[in-house]
Order: sequence, then C-alpha cells, then structure tokens
Amino acid sequence: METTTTTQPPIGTIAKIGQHDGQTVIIRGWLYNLRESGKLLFPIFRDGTGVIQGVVPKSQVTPETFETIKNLTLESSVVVTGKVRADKRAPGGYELDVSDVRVVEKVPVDDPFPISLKEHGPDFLMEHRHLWVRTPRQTAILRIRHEIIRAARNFFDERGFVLTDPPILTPAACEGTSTLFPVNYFEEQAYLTQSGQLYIEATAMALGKVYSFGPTFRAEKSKTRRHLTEFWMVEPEVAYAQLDDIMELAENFISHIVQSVVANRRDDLKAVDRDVTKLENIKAPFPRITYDEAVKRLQEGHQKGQLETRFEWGGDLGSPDETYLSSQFDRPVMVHRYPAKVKAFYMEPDPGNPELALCVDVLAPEGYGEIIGGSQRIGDYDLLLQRIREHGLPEEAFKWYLDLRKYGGVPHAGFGMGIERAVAWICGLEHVRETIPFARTLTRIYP
RNA sequence: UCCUCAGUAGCUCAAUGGCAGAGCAUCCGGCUGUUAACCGGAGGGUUGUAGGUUCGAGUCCUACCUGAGGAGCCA
Repeated sequence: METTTTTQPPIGTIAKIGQHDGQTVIIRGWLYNLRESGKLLFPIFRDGTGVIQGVVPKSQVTPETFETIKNLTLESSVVVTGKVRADKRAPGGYELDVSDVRVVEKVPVDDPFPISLKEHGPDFLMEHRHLWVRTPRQTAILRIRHEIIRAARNFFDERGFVLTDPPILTPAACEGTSTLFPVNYFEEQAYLTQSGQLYIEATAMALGKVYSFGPTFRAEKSKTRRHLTEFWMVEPEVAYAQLDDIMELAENFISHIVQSVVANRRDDLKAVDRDVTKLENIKAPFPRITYDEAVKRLQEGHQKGQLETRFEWGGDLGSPDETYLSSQFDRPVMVHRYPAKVKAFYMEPDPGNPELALCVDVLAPEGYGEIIGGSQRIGDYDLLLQRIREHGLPEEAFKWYLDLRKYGGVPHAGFGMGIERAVAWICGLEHVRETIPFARTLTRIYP
C-alpha cells in the first residue's frame, strides 16, 4: 500500500488569519453567504472566530471544485483550503484564494437554512435560537458575555475571594416572596433558588471573602425587555465588610469588567454598534447619592414635567424613576440607604436612622436600570429573628441562617450583579433575551 | 394580574368593505470584484381560530388563541 507523504497545510482560524498571510491554510467552518458574478464566485466562510470572503475564479480551480462551490447551500459545513491574501477591499483585511473545498454536510436545497441575511421578527428568531446564535451579531454578543464573566471571576480571584457554589435546589424562599419555581423533591416541596446569598453568607464566615456565580430563577410574571425567568448572578460576600466597603468593591468591579471588555473585545463591540467612548468613561469612583437625595431629584423631575407621577418618600424606585436618575450621570450611579420597609429582611439598619437600611443599588447609565443590589447584613441574632417574624417567614427554615449569628456573627456585606443586564448595558442591546445563549422568559422555554 | 399594540406566502411587510400583492429567500437563466451584490424569469396563500354583520370581509363586530413591550415586582 502506498503512503501519502504530501504535507497538509496548517489549520488556521479566521480571527488570526493575518498570521498566515501569503500561506495556504485550511479553514474548518460553514458557508455564511455566497455571491457570484458569472465565472467568479465569492463564498463567505465563517468558523466561529470570524468571517472571511473566498475568491474563486473559474479559470483557477477544477470544474468540479467550481461546481461544488457554486451549488453550495448556506450554512453547509465545509473544510476549505486556500491561500491567504491581504486585500484592502476586504472588511477583515484578508481574503482567501480558494483552491479546494470539502463539503462535510450539505444543507438540503429544498429545506434551506431558515435565518436569512435579511431582517426577522423577534418571535421567529427566538423560535430558531439554536440557529440564530450562528449569526455575526449574536456570536459577538456571546463573546462579550464570555469576557464579562471571565473578567468578573478574574476580579475576585485576584483579590483572594474563594468561589463557593450555593445550591440550586432550596428548601424555602431566600427572600420570602412567592416568585419561586416549585420542584417535587422526592415528594417534598422544594424550590429553585432565587439567590445564593444566604448560603454564601455561611461560606463567608468560613473563608472570609467568597463569591458565587450561578443561575437563579424567578417565577415573576414580568414580560419586559429586562426580565428573564432564569438568569445568572455573580455575588460576592465579605466578612467584616460594611456598606462603604462593598460600595467601593462594586464600583471597582464594574470598572474592571467594562475596561476588560473595551480592551479585549473591541471588534465585537463594533459588531453590535456600541458607542465605545461611553464605555471608556466607566471608571471608578462612581457618583453616590442617598435615597433621600434621589427622592429630591425625582420630585424635581416631576416638577419639570419629566416624570409622570410625583415620587413620595418611602416607596421603592420604579423603572421610570431609575431611568430618570441614571440619565443624569455618565457612569453608574450608586443609590444607598433606602427605607428598610421596601428592602429585604436581612439588611442592617442604619445606626444614624434605623428607618433606613444599609443597602445600595447600582443603576447603569442609558436607562438600563438596576444591575447591582447589595447591602450590609444584619449581625445581631435577636434583630434578625425579629425581622424573620415580622416578614412572616418560616422560622424553622431559617434556623441555620440564624446560627450564623449565634456562632461568631460579624458585620458582613455583599452584593449581586445580574449578568444579563450587565451584558445588555455593555453591548447596548434592546433586550436581555439576546444576552444569554438560550433565554427563558415568561412565554418561552423552547428551544 | 392590568394596560396598549400586533397576527396576510418560508421571512419582513402592503392591500378605501369590491380580482390576494411586493421585497427577500428558494429554483432556472445572465454577469470576472461582488459587499444584506445586481439584472431577467418561475413556483409559492384555509389572511391566527370560531362565530356574526353584509350582495360581498384580509378589512367591520364579538369571543378566544398566540406574540410583542409597558406597569407592578425585580437583577
């Protein structure tokens, strides 16, 4: 038997195709588009890292290769051999002079790829999300999401935080609301978690500085561009930290994430038409206003006719209120010390005014609303027990949580950031459904 | 749960109560530098569902279904 000694060209990726300028490489990917002009074909290939146009003059390839490419259907998988050539006309700077194509799997002619290059409506796109994710804008968003998560973990890892994963199946409501997904747990009632916070308070008492990163679930019947029923949160929790400490942590955290995306995913930001200069501004420190001052600003807004209803002290900020407040700043604004009444049961009262809670919401600019909520947690056993009773929570379910105060409780604080809202803001997206590979919303659990 | 809007070809959308249409996609043909290529041609329809008004309903009325984004609630 004869052995072939022909050396194979190297396998290249489109994102780093410039390294192979002038060389013959193999690209393994899919046909993104095909334009033709008589005896000249322009197949556009994608490989997950980018897109490159191939050039196929009929005179330069075998008739079989020419016919194969000419008859290719969009999104057919192909292994392409070609010579990389720098070209000023190419959007990416390089073109591929194709010499050979091997078709791995051809998309059927009578059942073409449903996502065309033209516009589609949101319902159609979501129904085909498994295919929609292949398109350039969606891959750019998913790479930015990855960078945000990478930067977030990197931020905590470098500061000595330990990743501790809280459970996803929980015996009771974390925050005592009725927005949980019930699960049958061996004939016992259980729920999908709505926050890992209570559990990382426990690991913070073990390890000092901890964080969690995982999915959370809300059965809330919200259908807006800001809501998913399943979303990811990153939550740090720090023993001996007070409100001011985590406010500083939060602003440095957000700065780090945004600047990482600006530095490492500039092309992807361009692909989603993001105004990068707005992101370059996002550097700590961030403006801080008290709830009291926020109320004052909202009432002024109403007087000027920019807000429909007059905001009264004591309520929680609504979505239009957040948009109005954040529009007054060019970076995220931190609103702190809300009335304890409108916040969760576990928040430490402000010693200066026990009606207020030592908490902070970080509102993203450009109307993206709350991306971080955080607080100092109650340290005193008796006060915590009192709050649990006031909120009508099942005391037995919180026995372990109370133990954290009984056995060496300390002041501690933390916050949670919703990944999808951060991605939506950083990418400048209309809707959070594009920020996660497979969004779960009130009306959709397929695909 | 409430409010508002929408549903017509595979997709995006037109159509004064009077013949069901266009662009894109698909197929056939043309073009050696195209950039969501372009030019010519072809096929493609139970107008969301059920009822009602009318000589006649995609269009008007009622109910329902589905979706959208806003409120509330939240990240």
